[in-house]
Amino acid sequence: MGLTKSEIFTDEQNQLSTLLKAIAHPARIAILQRIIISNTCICGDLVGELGLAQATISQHLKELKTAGIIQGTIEGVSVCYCINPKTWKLLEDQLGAFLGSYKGETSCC
Amino acid sequence: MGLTKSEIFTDEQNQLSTLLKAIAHPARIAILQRIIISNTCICGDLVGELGLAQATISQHLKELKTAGIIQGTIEGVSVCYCINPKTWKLLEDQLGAFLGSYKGETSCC
DNA sequence: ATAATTAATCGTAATATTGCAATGCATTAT
DNA sequence: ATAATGCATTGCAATATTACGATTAATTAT
Repeated sequence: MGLTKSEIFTDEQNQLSTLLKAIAHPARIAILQRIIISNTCICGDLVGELGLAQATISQHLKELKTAGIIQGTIEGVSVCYCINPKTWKLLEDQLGAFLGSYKGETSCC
Repeated sequence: MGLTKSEIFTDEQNQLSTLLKAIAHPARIAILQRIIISNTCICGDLVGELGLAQATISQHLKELKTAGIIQGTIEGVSVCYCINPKTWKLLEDQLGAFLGSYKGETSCC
């Protein structure tokens, strides 16, 4: 097995879990934080700053791009990445609804 | 390898990614939603409602418990699970800070 | 005491993820 | 044209995840 049975869940559950999985890695969180701070895009800077090999960074960037969380455009010889505002908002909304649905007044156990 | 190099990231980055990973699965999202709806705790109900085997559900519950997101107490022959308010709040705060740090005014690419 | 019920755990198979060296592919500089 | 630079892709090894049948452990009912 090792294969998630996504067909038994709702589209919303699958979509949210996909987005969450994309950001559920310290390297990808670090990458996103770095992109957000220097709002102006970056790329190979990450390789120098995080302690990971270039191939590894590139792979993490690809995952974030595939999930639609970031977008990249070729800028001469380097590539410029930035947040995809649409997906970011979607994540905020979906996650806000999910987390906000719990009102922790009455804990039972 | 297949082993995350967590030593090169901050505690906050590691903690947030651990929490996110715990909820980044459609089954675990479904479980949490079910727990939240029937605020009163459940357990084996999940096995009937989600289309997963008992062993699988139990494993997902264990992961959520290990991450501190839910807590369970033995209630006679069955086990009662509910949200751990403390961790839930921590997740909301950490995630809110992270997602909120992006102000999507100026997209660059 | 025995049976039934509930859930955790073990063992196993299939698949996914993480990380990197090596290589390939553009684009810019010489 | 050639070299250099920046990134993506490929191939590979190690580890993690997902799922489930079978078993076990504990509690309740008979």
